[in-house]
Amino acid sequence: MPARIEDVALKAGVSTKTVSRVFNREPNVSEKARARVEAAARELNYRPNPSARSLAGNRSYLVALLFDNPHAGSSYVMELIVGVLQACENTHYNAMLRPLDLSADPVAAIEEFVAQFRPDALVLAPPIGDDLKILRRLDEWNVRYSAISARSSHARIGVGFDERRAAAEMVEHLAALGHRRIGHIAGRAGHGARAWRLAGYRDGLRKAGLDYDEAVVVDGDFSFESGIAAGAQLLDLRDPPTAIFAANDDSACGAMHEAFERGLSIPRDLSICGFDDTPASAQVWPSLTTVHQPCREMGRIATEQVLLSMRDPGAAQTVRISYEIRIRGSTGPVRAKSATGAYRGARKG
Amino acid sequence: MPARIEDVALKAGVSTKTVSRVFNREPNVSEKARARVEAAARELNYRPNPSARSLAGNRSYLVALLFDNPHAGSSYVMELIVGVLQACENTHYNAMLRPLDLSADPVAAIEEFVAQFRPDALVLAPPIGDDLKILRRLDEWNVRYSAISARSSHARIGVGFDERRAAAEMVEHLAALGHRRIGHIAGRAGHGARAWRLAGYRDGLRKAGLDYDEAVVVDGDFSFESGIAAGAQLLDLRDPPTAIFAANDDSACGAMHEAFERGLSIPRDLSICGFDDTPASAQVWPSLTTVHQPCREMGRIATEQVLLSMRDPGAAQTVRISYEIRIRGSTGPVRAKSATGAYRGARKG
DNA sequence: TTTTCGATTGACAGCGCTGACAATTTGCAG
DNA sequence: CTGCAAATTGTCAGCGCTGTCAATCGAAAA
Repeated sequence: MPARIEDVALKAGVSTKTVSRVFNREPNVSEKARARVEAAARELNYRPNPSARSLAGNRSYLVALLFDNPHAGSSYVMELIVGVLQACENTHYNAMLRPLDLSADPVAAIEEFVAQFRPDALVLAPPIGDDLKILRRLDEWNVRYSAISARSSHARIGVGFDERRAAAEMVEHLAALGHRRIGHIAGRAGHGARAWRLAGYRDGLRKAGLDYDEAVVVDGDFSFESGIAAGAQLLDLRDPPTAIFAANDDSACGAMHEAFERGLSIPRDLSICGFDDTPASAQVWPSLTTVHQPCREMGRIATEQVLLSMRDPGAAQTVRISYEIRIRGSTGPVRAKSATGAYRGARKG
Repeated sequence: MPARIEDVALKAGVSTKTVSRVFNREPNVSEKARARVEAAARELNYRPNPSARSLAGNRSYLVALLFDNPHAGSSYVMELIVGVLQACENTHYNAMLRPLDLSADPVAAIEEFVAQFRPDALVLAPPIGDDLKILRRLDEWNVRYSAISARSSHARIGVGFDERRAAAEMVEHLAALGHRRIGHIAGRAGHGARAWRLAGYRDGLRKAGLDYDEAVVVDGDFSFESGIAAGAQLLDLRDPPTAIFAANDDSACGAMHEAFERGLSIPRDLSICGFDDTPASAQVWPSLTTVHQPCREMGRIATEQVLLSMRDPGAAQTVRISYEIRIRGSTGPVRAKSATGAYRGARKG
């Protein structure tokens, strides 16, 4: 049987309340008392019972990371989690995970979840923080939350970076390599990331003095498969782009796949770049030029902020962090163009 | 304020204990009582308070997944987690995550963790289930656990599949393509997976009537970088292999990278296959021939078994599941050999 | 009808902690 | 010293539930 607070109090010669104060870092404990309590606790190998503490304190000490179910299994979410766990270290808080089916009724699912587990705070992985219906309901229920990479400014607390500027820089990088016809594979509708990256794409074109041509902007949904389809669509054009900026790495890899299937060489015949810096982006060959976003740090910061908001509402905010363009092997100088349509139909697998 | 068990009891006209029985699926509750309780609970939108339940029942209703810290962020672990979460659904159990630093003192870390959070059960991700020191301590402390892909049979409860046979099949596949010199990139020392896959490699060679040559077996540690190094080592040989079986996909991708850097074509000049079927393995080009292991299912089963063992010790066991060889583009028929050492030094990046 | 015994139900203490608030001590000006 | 406010410490109820065990019920047996 583990030691209880009473045992510690007895051994330290103080009341249980004083022990409680020490363990909860409450003020108004003399150094002497604190020392005696700490010594006694160490000796008895005492750890507060989380359930008792939750019950008495009417808090769960739980932070839940909500994410889109289809992303379950992705290393992006896993990185976020690790960040959340880091933020919980040395606090009394604990992390929980909740995959959500956004195509069903996420509001109901969240309500059910909150009712059942009573988390003290939520961390919303994208694109959940973009759903105003959800945010408003959370406000109504008075549930604290922090949003990761949310487009809307409705979420007061969270973390993000300037995806639009990053996307623009990526396009400028391509333009600097001499590319004049740069395609874009857009993200999934409803994701803030889609809008931001598309806007950044246009910014980048503008800065490079290039015209926006919707013929070379095709829809995707962030998946590898959608990247294959989008890549095919772009390469089938009469006047295909010489470079493709995909809204994320998975779809960039899909486009790369399609290009290889057609016997193209990358980056000789086609430059491709992505966004996110997933593990796969470094493992493909040539490795993918992309935007590195520090997911783990983002998970950590989002959690820290929401925990901060519990101690000191008003102190917490949306933190803007920095990203990094990682230029790797998949982008290179544009080549003198071969005959129009030369790519079409070659070795299509 | 959410409804309490007392409110439900009052509304249903029964004692709180009867409500408790209904919610804990205890026997000896009449159909009538059950129906009334369920109706009342529904009406009041009642959910048992997890903390109160834990405190009174002296259980945490927590299952923790322990994994090796360096794997944090990998999709493998994430898939396991999703499986663990699936198993917890519709139970009162909840999943927790715990990255562990195996290079430090994992026994102490686990002890600390168990003391603090008091999980009712642990699920051990590889290679934790291979560490007898840890398992014996858990037995001492009387902590239930379930091991995923543990080599040792010390863990009575868990899940795994015949990695050795899968590896052998992979090698036989290569042999069937005409390869006579098949290299192996081994896994990290201490991982059961290393031993199993290496043994399977030898089995496969034997079945194909090929001799084992330690010159084409090089060490790796399951990382992409180690795959690059190992690939370089193999391709630098005077008589390099025409096919490489890597102990996992990351190192296989590394070897592929190295081959491409040398201007080789895959699978024309070199066949490569891996193990695990990570997301990246499908995204590289050509996509990787590999062994698919159903991680999510493994996480789920490992959890189910350990939860089962709480209700009915003796019923739980180590479940052996099936795998699948996924033959994709990275393996192909062997070619007539070019001049010895022809690969060496070409375009080394 | 009465008895018996298993099935069902309930009463109540107490799990280990914290919140509210009361009591006590301390520090310091008067 | 005394008085008083601030700092420190303690008391105790109660958080919402389950374990234990006693009470009650119902149906088959006598």
